[in-house]
Amino acid sequence: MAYRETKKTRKHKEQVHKQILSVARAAVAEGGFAAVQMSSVAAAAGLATGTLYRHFPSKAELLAEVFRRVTKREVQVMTEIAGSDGAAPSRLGDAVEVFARRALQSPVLAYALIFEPVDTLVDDERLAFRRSYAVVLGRIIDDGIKSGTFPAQNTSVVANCIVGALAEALIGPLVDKTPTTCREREAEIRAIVTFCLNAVSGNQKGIA
Amino acid sequence: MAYRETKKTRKHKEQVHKQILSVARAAVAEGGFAAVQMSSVAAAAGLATGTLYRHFPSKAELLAEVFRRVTKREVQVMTEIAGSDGAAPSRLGDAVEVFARRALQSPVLAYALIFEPVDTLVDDERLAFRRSYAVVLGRIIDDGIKSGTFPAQNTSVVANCIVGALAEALIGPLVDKTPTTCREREAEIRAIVTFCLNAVSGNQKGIA
DNA sequence: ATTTAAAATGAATTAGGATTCATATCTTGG
DNA sequence: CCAAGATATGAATCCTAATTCATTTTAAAT
Repeated sequence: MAYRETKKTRKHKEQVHKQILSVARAAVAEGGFAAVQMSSVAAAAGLATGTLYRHFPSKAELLAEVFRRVTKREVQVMTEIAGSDGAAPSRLGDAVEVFARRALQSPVLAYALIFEPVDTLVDDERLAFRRSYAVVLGRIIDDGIKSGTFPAQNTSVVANCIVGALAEALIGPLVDKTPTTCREREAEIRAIVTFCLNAVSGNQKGIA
Repeated sequence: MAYRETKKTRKHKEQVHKQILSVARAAVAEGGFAAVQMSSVAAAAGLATGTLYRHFPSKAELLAEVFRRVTKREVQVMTEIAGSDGAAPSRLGDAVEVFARRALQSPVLAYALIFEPVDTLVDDERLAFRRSYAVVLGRIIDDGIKSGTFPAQNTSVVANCIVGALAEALIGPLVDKTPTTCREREAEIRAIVTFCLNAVSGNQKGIA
């Protein structure tokens, strides 16, 4: 009798879905979550505002989905590094460095992912994101402890500290918006990596 | 002819001003900045909403003032520690420990000061707050470098990293809202202090 | 007691963007 | 081409607090 879902329609629907996500993602990368407005996203995607709501139940869900997608990629990259072979210190250094490098590459996006508060949904995702990072780092550290390269330590606290150190060190310059040179950035990355490696390898356990 | 400002009226005005700040501060400590509503503050202070606006030009300014006050105290505490005599590692350890301890004492307030985004005014204050902290820590580290206790390093980056590590490590548990025991908290504080001391004292500079 | 002006009141206004929904436009199978 | 149902549209509606302001109350000085 009438209209059935068809390969063609399904495909189109998916296209639009993707298109919306892509536009929203671009908006976040451009100005952070705060800069995303449903009407702007719709306009940029060549759709009417209402149309967004037939793909996403709410703005919050749309943003959460954007967050999830971007984040997934980041964690994958990190996970790969963690799983590569090589000594724990080298892997840890790589992981930290890659994190730093990627964040400095898209600073607004990095800020949005790491800090910018939005709403409960996204905040939950952010929490999960940070935890994922900490878990990946924690695995490397555990490996190092097992193999005797690192001294015994409270892995999860240490992993969280590293995530925080990274976040803070990277966000500071972002906010200062002093247009740092490439050379300065490299020096900063090296300082951060050193900081983290020292923290994990150190032998000051007795002091505290 | 009429109404002049008088000792009595001025005193009263100050009282109300203080009262508003106090109520607002309590609201922040209770539920973060997001939980503050002008009408609630007014009600809690026994005033009409409009009255708040004769003491503060806007909600943003009120919150910024609350932030400034709380923050000032924290930085003072930290500055005292930094200025005390004793070896750099011991002072650094104390500073980190005190920060951690105070934050765990009033977790919601700590979250609000360290993370919660509000508006431009407060965010600027937060930036200044973090920078103050980093500056204080940086001084200790510089002392340590001068006296040969710590190896040479990029003081400002390292100081930022410490602030971040502290923030992250302290906020994580807050959000998890697992009711940690006192013992666990102590262990965590120790882990954080160790982490920071290791990071600053480490000798892995060549690795990165 | 009265005048003058500050201070307080709180209901009404405002603002800005998310969300809805009646209407119009497509798609599909017959 | 038609009927039936899915989709798309975007102007109108809703929501939520901050902010305003006409009115009332209070304090000071004469």
